[in-house]
Amino acid sequence: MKLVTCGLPYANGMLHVGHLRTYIPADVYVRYLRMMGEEVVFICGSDCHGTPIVVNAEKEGMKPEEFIEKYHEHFIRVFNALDVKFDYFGKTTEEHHHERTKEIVKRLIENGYVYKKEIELAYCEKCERFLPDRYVEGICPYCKSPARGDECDQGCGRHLEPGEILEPKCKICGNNAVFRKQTHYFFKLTAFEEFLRDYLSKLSGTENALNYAREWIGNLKDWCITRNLEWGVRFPLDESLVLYVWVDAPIGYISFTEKATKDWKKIWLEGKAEIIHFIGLDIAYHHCIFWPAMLKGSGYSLPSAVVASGMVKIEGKTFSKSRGYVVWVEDEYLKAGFNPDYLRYYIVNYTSHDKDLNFSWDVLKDKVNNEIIATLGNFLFRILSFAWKNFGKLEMEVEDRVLERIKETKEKIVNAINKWEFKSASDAIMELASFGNVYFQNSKAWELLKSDKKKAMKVVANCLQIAKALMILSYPVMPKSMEKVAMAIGLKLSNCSLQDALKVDKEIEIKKPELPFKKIEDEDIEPLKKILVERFSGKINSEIALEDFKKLDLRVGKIMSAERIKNSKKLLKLIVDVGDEKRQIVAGLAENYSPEELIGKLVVVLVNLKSAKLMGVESRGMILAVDVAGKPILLTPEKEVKAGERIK
RNA sequence: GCCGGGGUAGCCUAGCUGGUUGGGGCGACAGACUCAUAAUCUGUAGGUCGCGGGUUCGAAUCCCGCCCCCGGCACCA
Repeated sequence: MKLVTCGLPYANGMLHVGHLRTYIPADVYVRYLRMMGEEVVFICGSDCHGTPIVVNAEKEGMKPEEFIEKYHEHFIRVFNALDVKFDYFGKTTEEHHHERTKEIVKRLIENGYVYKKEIELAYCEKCERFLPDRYVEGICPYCKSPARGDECDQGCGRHLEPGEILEPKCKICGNNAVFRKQTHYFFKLTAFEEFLRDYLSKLSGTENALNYAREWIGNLKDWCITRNLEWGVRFPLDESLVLYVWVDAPIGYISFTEKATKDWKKIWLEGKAEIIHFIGLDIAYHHCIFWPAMLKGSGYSLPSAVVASGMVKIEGKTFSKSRGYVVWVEDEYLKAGFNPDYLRYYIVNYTSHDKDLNFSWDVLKDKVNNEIIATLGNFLFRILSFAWKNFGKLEMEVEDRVLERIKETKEKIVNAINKWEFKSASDAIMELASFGNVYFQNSKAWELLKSDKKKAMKVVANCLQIAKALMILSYPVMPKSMEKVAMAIGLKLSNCSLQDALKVDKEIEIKKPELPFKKIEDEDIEPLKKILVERFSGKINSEIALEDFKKLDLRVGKIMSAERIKNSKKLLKLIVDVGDEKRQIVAGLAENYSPEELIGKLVVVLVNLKSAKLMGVESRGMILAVDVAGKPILLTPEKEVKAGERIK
């Protein structure tokens, strides 16, 4: 039995192409294993705890529960659309996950791997909370440049211990923070050095992950595993603290397995299964060092392999959300209507799993049109239509050399998959398709048809066997498309094993084949390329549909009252008549308008904007204005109209 | 700085326990064919294998020095 997991996506943002570098190969791997006769459990889930989620939820005026739900549902939607099929896709907010986490932490405590220590933490008196290091800004005590709480990121690059930073400020509200002593709890990672050294020498997986882990091992530090937060798994020894996300997130692998299979104990307690983690290289440390130590310390089974994917680049540029080098899976790829199998093939075939992958729309088009369609799709379609038009039903007599060629391909794939070399596996498929094309071309079956129909049928039978093998062998990479093509020969791929590629039927009846793939045209990718260019240059010029515009409830509003908000230079609290009701809206108008001159003015209001709190004052809606050199200029109707009039 | 990975034709890449003329794919060019989504098939051009030195009968492949690119150097989710 094998358990395959994928790094949990953090429920703090949409999925982009970079994420898929882990999930798609893992899904392909699982599908191949199953077709090789392995029993596999495949799980994943949303990582829902941690400070950024709390902070971002607050920013959007949402509860963390609602906030993560939005992304959790998005993950499920996208994985379904891409045919990444987990046996269970959970959430770390689930009750039983909290229970499992506490149970493991209790075991660590019982076994003496957790100790307490008083440390000094930045505390914001205004926000009334302790600030995680990342939310503190100040001055580096060594080089005096501006720095983050944990690291002098702009100056000398030194790691800063809690309490070292000078002039600490809260990054959330901007006020000065103070240091307060507090007791926190640490995991004794240093106690596992010998164990880890030995473990890592046996751990299997990709070299990139293992190399990193081996480098870090001489340099272990104990981890602070508690945080000052309300959101997360309660720490059993002190209910006012919550566990650090990296404690509970990997435990999701266990708790989700519990949901996926009754055999979970065999996997996680009895060591009767291989545990294979697919991750991005950025979390290799957690999976090769921290996680095995936690498992060892609490008596659970250890992972047998860590498979780390390389980085993703976008149009040759280092991936960066803030700089705009990102491609969103749902809003861009899927919405454009591309076959999900194209992306699956691209990610699996572009380069070795542990090397950098460049995502480019032009390359996508080339690979799809030249490889998937011209080589594979074309062979399948030309054979199926030829067989259907000229024979309808075929007696299957297949030459040994053809079967031999299929067998070679199959073995190549099995070997490659066992080494996580997805590119070699998918290359082998294309080579077989190419072999098919050459064979058919040289046989000149269309001429034989006139001179020797029997011989022609033998040729077609050989090709049909190759076609069938191609469908079976490429099913894990392109499930949707292959299922569609396979209908022409009545083949149910979900029941097939790889071995079936060599099975010769007595006869095959052909139904009218459908084109398996649609080409990608320049027009299809131009808008998407443009989005990237614009995003990189900072413009928001992408076209939206009319429906998108219609989602905006824009109305004329009449300002009934206006007053300044205390301690704010810009903000005014307005009561605005929007027709059916009078609303309180906070607007940043004070620098250009006095409250008095605003009363009675007609303005443009976005009515259905999610409510938010600004300076502690609730705001339901937004007043539209032009921004000229940082100062607002109001928009107002050219003729007198009633308040509440809809803007179209 | 330290550590890891890499630098092979316009682009991507195999080879790297040394040995016949450095493979493959895309693109380019020429031809063939028509069953097929102008798809396919055949052929051609294109390389100082990052730079310099060394070992050897012989090095992309081993050793030394140098240059360049990418990533990591941890509690960041």
